[in-house]
Amino acid sequence: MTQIRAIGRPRNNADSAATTSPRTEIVNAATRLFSEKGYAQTTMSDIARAVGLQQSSLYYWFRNKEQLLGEALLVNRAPLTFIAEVGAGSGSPAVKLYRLLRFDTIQLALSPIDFNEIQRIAHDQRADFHQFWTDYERLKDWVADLIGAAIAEGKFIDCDREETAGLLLNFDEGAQKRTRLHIDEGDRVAEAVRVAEQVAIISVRGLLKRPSEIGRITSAAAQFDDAAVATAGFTPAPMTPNSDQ
Amino acid sequence: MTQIRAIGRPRNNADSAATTSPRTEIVNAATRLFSEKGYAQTTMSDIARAVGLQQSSLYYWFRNKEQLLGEALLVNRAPLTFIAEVGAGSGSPAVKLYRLLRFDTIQLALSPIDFNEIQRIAHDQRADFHQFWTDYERLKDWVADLIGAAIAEGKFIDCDREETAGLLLNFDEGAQKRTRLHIDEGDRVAEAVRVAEQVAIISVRGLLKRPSEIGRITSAAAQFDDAAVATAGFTPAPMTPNSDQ
DNA sequence: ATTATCTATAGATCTATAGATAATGC
DNA sequence: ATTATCTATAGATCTATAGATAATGC
Repeated sequence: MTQIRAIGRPRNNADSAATTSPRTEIVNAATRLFSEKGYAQTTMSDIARAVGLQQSSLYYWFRNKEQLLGEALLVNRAPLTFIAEVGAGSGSPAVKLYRLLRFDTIQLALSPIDFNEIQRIAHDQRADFHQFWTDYERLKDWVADLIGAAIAEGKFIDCDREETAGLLLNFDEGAQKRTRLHIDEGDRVAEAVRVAEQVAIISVRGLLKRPSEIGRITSAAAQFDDAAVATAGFTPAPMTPNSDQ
Repeated sequence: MTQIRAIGRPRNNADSAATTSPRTEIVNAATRLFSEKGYAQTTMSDIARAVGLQQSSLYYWFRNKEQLLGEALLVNRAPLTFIAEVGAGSGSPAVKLYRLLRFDTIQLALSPIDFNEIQRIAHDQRADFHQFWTDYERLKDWVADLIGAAIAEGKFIDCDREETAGLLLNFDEGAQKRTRLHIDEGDRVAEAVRVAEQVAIISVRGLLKRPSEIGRITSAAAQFDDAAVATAGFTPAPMTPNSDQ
């Protein structure tokens, strides 16, 4: 918590002793509002009001609303590192798949922006969200590979790896609403973990030849993941102002 | 296909020999556009253009944009009758659950409007969408009861009925995107059925104590459902103009 | 002088209303 | 006379830009 020096004209509304840079402050507020009201329904004025600035002052830091969205999305980008870690680690494919699904659901549930809306925007503006789709494909490939490995081992029933991988991710995406819509801020995390585990259990169990193995799988996974949730947090956005305008 | 008499001032753009009433024409166009672009992103001008009217002419038929959305949603309301039919019919709880999930996923996938967006709007405007949430709760109760019955029979593993019911519906809602986003109009129906069956299989299998029973369940369900998809169609909207303005 | 804000506003939409107009029906 | 459209526009936003202003830094 470095004390930020108050260079520049002060804000009219100077109630909060700002703890981060204005840029970060704005991204955080925008992220929260996009999440609550949706991107299209959130105006620059809403965001400005939330941080005690005038609407036009946002344009000192961001070229436009889309750039702000772009940076809000960056905050959610971390799971791929976890995926790589899980993939490289030890454990059977079924255990890895369980861990992946569980983590993905938690991450979606705790993400400040509803994934369904991100996906819609990313779909409409494919060009601007190239990275988003690349990441999504890589995630799906990981899941498909794990399913394939488990089938090869004779642990999973036979099914279309790609199709099933897509479906399991859709399950995660469907389930994330659960935590988002119904739960008050308080125990969001605990609830997300609970839901995520049930999603992962039903999913993996639905593919296992011998579902009785699910107990061994979950307890093997538990050895890895106890500390993982805590690290799923925040990637700070770059601090440069919108200088090139 | 009754020939519609052309009372009133003719449209500037009179290319199409309108086959339904203007009101229905507008609802259909609005439904399609809401589905493609989302509610907030669809303007009254977009809808008007799609039916060859001027933007302001829509207000002869509809008081405002929200009323238009309301009627677009009515089109999608039919599954509850199917649910009642399944519930009252014969078959084990597991078979009924399988049928319900399969049908729900198909219906969501073929529905012209993305359920996730309907749900968001309904959530934001709880007062206007009371009926929506009532229906949703009833659907969830049916699913929970079926799960409870299957547990009582000793067929399903023990789990929280309500929570699991919610989750299974979330799976359906997640999976519907699959057909919506990726598939070109052509074989939407066949694809929706295929996806829906996989969703239902994984879901039910994930709950069965003895998953080997899934084959018997799917073939029992197949006896019922072959004709059901065809009936899932269109409920015509009321034909009265917006006379009380 | 530089920085970070402010006020004011142009320009672009978008919804909804007012009132005119071109058909048919009687 | 009634119906279903049209044209025109008021009023409400919302994004983004221009230029003024109030701090600190040197």
